[in-house]
Amino acid sequence: MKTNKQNPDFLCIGVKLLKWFSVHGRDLPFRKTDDPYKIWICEIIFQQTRIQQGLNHYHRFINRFPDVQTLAEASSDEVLLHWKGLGYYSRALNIHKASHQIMENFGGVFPQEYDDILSLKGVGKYTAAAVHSICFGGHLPAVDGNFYRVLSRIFADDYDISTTGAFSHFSSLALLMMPLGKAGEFNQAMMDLGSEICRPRNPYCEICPLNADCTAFQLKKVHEFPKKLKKIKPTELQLQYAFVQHGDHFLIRRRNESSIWKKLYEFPTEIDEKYKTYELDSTEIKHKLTHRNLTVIIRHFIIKSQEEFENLAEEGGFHIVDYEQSAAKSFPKPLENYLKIRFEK
DNA sequence: AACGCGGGGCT
DNA sequence: AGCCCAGCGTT
Repeated sequence: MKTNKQNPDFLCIGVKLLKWFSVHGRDLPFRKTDDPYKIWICEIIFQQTRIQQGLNHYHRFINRFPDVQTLAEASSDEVLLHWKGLGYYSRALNIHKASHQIMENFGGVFPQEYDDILSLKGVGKYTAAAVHSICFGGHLPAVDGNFYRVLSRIFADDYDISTTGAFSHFSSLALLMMPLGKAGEFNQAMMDLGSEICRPRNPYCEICPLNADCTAFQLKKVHEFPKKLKKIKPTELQLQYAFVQHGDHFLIRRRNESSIWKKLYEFPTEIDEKYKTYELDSTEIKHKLTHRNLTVIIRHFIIKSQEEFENLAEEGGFHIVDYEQSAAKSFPKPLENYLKIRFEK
C-alpha cells in the first residue's frame, strides 16, 4: 500500500480542494450513507454515466435490493429489468454475480480489504479505490475521467489518457496532493470539481479554487488538456426483426450474451417463410450507439388465427407477451420506441 | 495493448 | 457530428 507520498507544495492544493468541497460539494443521496453496499452500487451505476442520468435508477435499485442478501436472492432477469435504459448491461450481470461472491466468499458481509473488493466481478481499480477510501479509510486515489482532466490541466501534463499507463501516471500525481486520512473526501471532491468547475468544455476557470495552481490556466492552454489521441470509430451493424402481432400480443425472445444488449429481450430475428403472406409492412430505424451505427429493419406480421399464432410461438421457441407486460420487459431502446409507435399512435 | 460495450447530454 | 461521462472484462 502506497502511503505518505505527499509533496508539501502539492499537498497544499489538496487541502484547498477539500476546503472548497466542504462548502460547494454536491448534495447527493449516496453521500448520506457509509453503507459499503450502497456505495458499491452507486459506483457501478455511475461508471460512464452522468449523475443526472442514473439517479432514478439508483433509487429504484436500492429500494428493490436494499442489501446484498436481497440482491443475491433475486433473479438476474429482475436485476436486468432494474438496469433497463442505463446501458452497459454487463454491469447488471456483474453486480448480480458479485452479490453471490459476497455471500459465498465473505459470509454476506461486504469485504473491507482493497484486494477483496477488487476481486468482485465488475469492480476494477477505480471502483475498488473509491469504495475502499470512502467506506474503510483507504488511502488510494479513485482515478477516473475527472482525475485525468483536472490533473492534466493543473500540471499541464500531456500524458495521453487513452493509453494503459494513464491510470498509474495520474495515480502518482494524485498521491502527491492527497491529505492523509482524507482520501474518501478527496476522491469525491475531485469528481465534483471535475463535474462542476473543471468541465470538459467551457470550464469555470475564473471561479476555480485551484486556478492559481493550475499551470494550464496560467498558460491559457486549458483547452489543450487532457490529451487524448485514440478516437472511437463506430462500425455499421444491421439487425433484422420480425414483429409478429396477434391483437395486442406479440412474440419475443432473449438475446444471447454476446454483442450488444446482452441478455435483453428482442423480437424474433426471423420466422418461417410460410408466414410471409401475413407481412403487412416494414420499418427501418436508424439508431446511433457509442460504438455502432445501427440499422434496424422490422418486418410487421399480423396473425389473425390464435391457433396459428401459438403454433408459430411453439415452433420458434418464442415467448408470447402483451403490450402491458412488455413495458415490464427489458427491451433495447429502438425496440421499445417501435412498440410505442405501434400501440400508442 | 486493443477492443467491445449504451444511452444521454452538450456544443 | 463529435465528444464525454463516478470503467471494466475479454482477447
